[in-house]
Amino acid sequence: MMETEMHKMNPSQQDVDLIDILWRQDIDLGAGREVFDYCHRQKEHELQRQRVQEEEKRQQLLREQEKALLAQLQLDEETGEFVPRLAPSGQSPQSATTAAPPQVTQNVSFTEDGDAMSFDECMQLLAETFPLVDATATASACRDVTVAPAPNSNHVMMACELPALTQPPLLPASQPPQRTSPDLEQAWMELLSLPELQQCLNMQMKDTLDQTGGYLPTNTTPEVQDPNYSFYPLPNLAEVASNAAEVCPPEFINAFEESFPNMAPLHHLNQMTLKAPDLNTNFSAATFCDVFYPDIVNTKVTSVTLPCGQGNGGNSLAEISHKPTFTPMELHDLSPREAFDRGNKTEIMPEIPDSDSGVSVEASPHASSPEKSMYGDGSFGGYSDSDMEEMDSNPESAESDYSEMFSLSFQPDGFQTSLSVSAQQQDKKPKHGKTEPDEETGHNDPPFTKDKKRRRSEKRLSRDEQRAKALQIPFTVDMIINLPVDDFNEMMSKHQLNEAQLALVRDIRRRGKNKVAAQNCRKRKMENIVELEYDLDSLKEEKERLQREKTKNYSSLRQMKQELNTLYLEVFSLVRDEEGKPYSPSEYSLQQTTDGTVFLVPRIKKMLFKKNDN
DNA sequence: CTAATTTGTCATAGT
DNA sequence: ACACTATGACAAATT
Repeated sequence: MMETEMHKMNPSQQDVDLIDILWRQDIDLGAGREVFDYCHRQKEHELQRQRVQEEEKRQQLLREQEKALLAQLQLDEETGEFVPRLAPSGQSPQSATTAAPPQVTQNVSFTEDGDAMSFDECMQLLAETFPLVDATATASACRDVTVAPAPNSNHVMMACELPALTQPPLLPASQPPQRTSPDLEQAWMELLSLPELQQCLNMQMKDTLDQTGGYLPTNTTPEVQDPNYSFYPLPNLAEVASNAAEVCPPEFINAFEESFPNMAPLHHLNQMTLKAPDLNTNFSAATFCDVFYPDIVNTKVTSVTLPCGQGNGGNSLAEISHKPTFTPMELHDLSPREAFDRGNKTEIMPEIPDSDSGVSVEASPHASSPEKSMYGDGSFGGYSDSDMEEMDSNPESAESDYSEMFSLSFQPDGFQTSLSVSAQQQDKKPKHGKTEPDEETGHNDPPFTKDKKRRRSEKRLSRDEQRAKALQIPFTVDMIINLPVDDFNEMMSKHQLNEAQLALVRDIRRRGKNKVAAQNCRKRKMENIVELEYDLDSLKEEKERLQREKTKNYSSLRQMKQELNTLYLEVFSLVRDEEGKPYSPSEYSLQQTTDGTVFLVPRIKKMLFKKNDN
């Protein structure tokens, strides 16, 4: 009876969100299309061709998701180096996710009964109301004689017998709502294993590296460059990548490589780390803005390598570019594990008295839509609740989209961890300067403003995410909740968590699962209500139909009796005694035996029999 | 600001 | 025993 309806709607919502976001980005990015050089356009065409081929091969869902990924890659290219391709306008961004209106099964179970009842009823009526024959007397006095009209009656009954009331089920048997999550996961895995896609990824990677190599040493000023050809973010990305590689703990990298043995480790690591910035609204928004609105940028920045992010010193990308590498200390800080350990030592726990297991209490007042993001920036020091709430409305919103996407796609915790780490690092950099840049970048970025606002409201951290962040839990909430028990235990065993953290993790898992269960339960309840309403309507209709039928049958029966009566009188009037006189209907009646013989039975006799019987 | 609705959480029972 | 799901009830959050 257990419904193993896991991963239910959350993934599907995420899916929709993601695709929606990517789609919008595609549209936004389309504006800058002509900005790019021939080489890029060539790749673009290749991508286009690949995409067309893929479209022919794959079913709709996979296709959509695939496009989303491609779009993402192109977006990557955009921020990093490539040109986004205008998404076909006809293409619907939504995925075929959740299914089917609530199905309703209709149970029509009473047709037989209905017929039987009407038959009995008819028989009874016939017997009782037959005008010329005393049914009671007949039944008792003439045991061996059956009522003449019996065969006739049967026939009539057959004739007026109702057509079968059975009604074909209006709808197929109800099925559990489709689960999209596994599909999505599989789709992503398939996508990532696509040769074309890998080729594409590698190609882009190579390109990135090449350009980076050419660009880095000289540190060309923007004025020299074609304003339309802007790939200034590249050095940053490259640095980010390399930094990520340096920072990323070996186990993460290993896990990562295990996940994708067929890809060059360095390449995919770089790709992943390069991708991360896309999620950073701050980064991408600023970059796009600069690309598409160079004038705006120029008014503010004169000769800076990175026009974006000006205005808040330390956290801008420009700043990062001037600070190519992290000091050992910074790297140390960036290590999530280290941050985590540090969190353990400093113990911010008092700030977040939490967990219902005795350790935790509902402390943080904020809740938000379910299953938000990866636990992206757990490596920052301890934040108070208010700090976190402030952060909520800020930079990691877009990033969490992205992380979320991956957390959905890749269950292996090693891989996920590495992803989250790189995301953390990406996130960390802009924040290093202790101010939050996204406000600045956000407001000079018209095309994204609406997006950001929307996302901001969508992406506030859930309570558990806040708690996890506060306690420096080194896993994402998604992982904690959705990992199978074995994987979960394995993951837990890999980290040393203190009591409070363990309790919190357990609570998060319990709450997360229960939250999903509640969602399913409510969904099911609603479906049941809908189904019952539908059944009710059907039954009402059925009842009306049966009423009409009953009325019809009743009138039909009356007519038959009338005819039978007429016939009986006619036959009786033809019977003559020895003297040729007709029998009196009050003294005699006609009775028919089972073998068809008809007798003339005196009514007095019948009465005598009746008396004897009594 | 209030009312209605939605969502998250807890307790508990059942699988 | 444990992990999990289902669900009613309550409260917080959202509309």
